[in-house]
Amino acid sequence: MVLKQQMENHIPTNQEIAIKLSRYGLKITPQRVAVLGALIKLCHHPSAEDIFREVVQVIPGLSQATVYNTLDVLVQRGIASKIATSTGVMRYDLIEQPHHHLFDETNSRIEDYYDPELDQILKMYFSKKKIKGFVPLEIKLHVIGAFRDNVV
Amino acid sequence: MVLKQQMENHIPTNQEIAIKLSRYGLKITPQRVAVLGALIKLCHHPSAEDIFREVVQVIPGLSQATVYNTLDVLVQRGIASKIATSTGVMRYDLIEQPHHHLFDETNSRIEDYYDPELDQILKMYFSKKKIKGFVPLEIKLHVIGAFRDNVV
DNA sequence: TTTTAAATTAGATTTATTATTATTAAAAAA
DNA sequence: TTTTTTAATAATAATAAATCTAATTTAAAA
Ligand SMILES: [Mn+2]
Ligand SMILES: [Mn+2]
Ligand SMILES: [Zn+2]
Ligand SMILES: [Zn+2]
Repeated sequence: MVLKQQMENHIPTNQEIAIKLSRYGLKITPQRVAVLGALIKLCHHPSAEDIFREVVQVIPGLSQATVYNTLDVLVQRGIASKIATSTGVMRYDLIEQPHHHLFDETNSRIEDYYDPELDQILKMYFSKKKIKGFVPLEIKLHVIGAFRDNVV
Repeated sequence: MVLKQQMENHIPTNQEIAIKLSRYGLKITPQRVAVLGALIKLCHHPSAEDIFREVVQVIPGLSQATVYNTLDVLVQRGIASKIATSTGVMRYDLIEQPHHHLFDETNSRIEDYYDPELDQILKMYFSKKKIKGFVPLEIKLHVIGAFRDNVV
């Protein structure tokens, strides 16, 4: 059995990233490949600035605007999503499978939470309970709390 | 039977608002009374600017900083909460009973959603399912979708 | 009434993000 | 391959929400 950790942490090559961009009808540029690569690498919901700092090391002339433009494009195409935070700084998230988020506001940490059982429960609930005058498209749990390392 | 609508829409007097402020150990000022009053009146999750526009009509010399300061104080004391939105503008919410939110991103509309049955389901789920290394404090559903007036 | 700690104000400042536009480069067409 | 077209990027300016600063005012305790 392969550990989940190892499976998720497969680092795609630039080639593979480029293919992903074309699959979504996007022009391949070194900037886009690097930004998407950084979004994959910095897997814990980086800000635009986090991504800029990472990518500018490889592409020294990089403009901040390009990072914002590219992230916008990725969000538009459904490759990434944007998370609004209580500090007013946006964070970005690769969309692989839908998942919920755990927020620790003391250290701005955001982690994924996924449990098919929970989704089943929510699906059941919302299929039964109709909301008057509202068509739900996406149901996300925001769990605010505290990460406690050393505590199971 | 009194309609839920009518019960909720009772507009408190400045006197009542002032009492609420003192109960939370806050100094009573005309600015604070008016800001909290506006937060109650503009019941659909106003922004700081929405509140400023409302209150400056009554207190012409009002400073924007006072609105931000007051809202911060209300959030700190647990009277109000702050909602981060996808546009980067914060919205404010009077805390009466805990509830979830319906977001329509096409028109920035945010509405409350409350169903004790749902909370019971979530409570059950999280009491059974422990999240490793994370202590949850607040569980909120963010339902993104579209309000459809004229559609039930 | 006097005192004092806290609140308010005006304005400057910060900072994430967006807009503008000239330049450059990707990839389609010839 | 070369040309052409279209879109992306870079540099920089602009925007706007929110925060900070410091002088002034005020609420309420003494
Ligand atoms: Mn949220
Ligand atoms: Mn901003
Ligand atoms: Zn995520
Ligand atoms: Zn609400």
